[in-house]
Amino acid sequence: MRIATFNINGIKARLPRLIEWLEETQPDVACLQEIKTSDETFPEKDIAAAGYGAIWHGQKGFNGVAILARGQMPVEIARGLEGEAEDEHSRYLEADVDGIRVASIYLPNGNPQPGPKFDYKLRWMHRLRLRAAQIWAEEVPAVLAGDYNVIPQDRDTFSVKAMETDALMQPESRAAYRRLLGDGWTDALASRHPQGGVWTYWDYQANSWPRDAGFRIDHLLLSPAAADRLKDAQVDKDHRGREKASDHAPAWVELG
DNA sequence: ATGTCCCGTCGTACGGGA
Repeated sequence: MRIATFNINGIKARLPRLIEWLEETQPDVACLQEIKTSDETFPEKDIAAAGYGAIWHGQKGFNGVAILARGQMPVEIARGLEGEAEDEHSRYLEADVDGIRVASIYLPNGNPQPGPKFDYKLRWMHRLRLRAAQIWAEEVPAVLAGDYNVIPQDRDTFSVKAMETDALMQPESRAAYRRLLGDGWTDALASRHPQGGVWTYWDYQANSWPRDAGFRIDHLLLSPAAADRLKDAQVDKDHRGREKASDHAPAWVELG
């Protein structure tokens, strides 16, 4: 069973690329982020025609997450994180597919830092950790997949210096991510590629893609029952190089 | 400091967000 995460940076602008990726790689589950569309304009029919059931948590213009399942409908478990009633960003969606708990996560970017956006990022990470603990207590195989907007370690960026003041790499961001790992969650890409140098994001600016100036911010965290089944974890890097590509590449895990 | 792309709009250029 292959579970993928893909920040598509606008599902309407990216629809041909998304359908192409689904048809070429046939993931069993696809967690999408930054769909940037309201619920009413989500392209449900196009995705169904590609063979996928879908649930989504949209928002006009910004953010927005979805979960797609090949040949079936994801069973929705949760929508949004608890703990901050005034938070109206659509950044979290959780479902069951074939006995696996799956979350699609779009963690706040947090720039510029310091500032209110960075504070919101850290609060959101705390709320995510609380939800992760609840899932953990259910002892289900679980995959928390998405754009975490955190560069976990120095080996996860083309340049520490270029990113040193960025919210993605601040000690507080890294510590919050590390706490999740400390709770027992397995970073699938890191576990399969411990040497680092695996990127999931290349900025549109500064000629980043041609010079491979990327970093790793899209992560799949596995509960113990899922980690026991981990066969492979990779990035569909070639999809970043196509016409009208997202600035992220899809990342995925294969579970046995 | 800049670059580039997507979104929505008192729209056909611009600001917000990344």
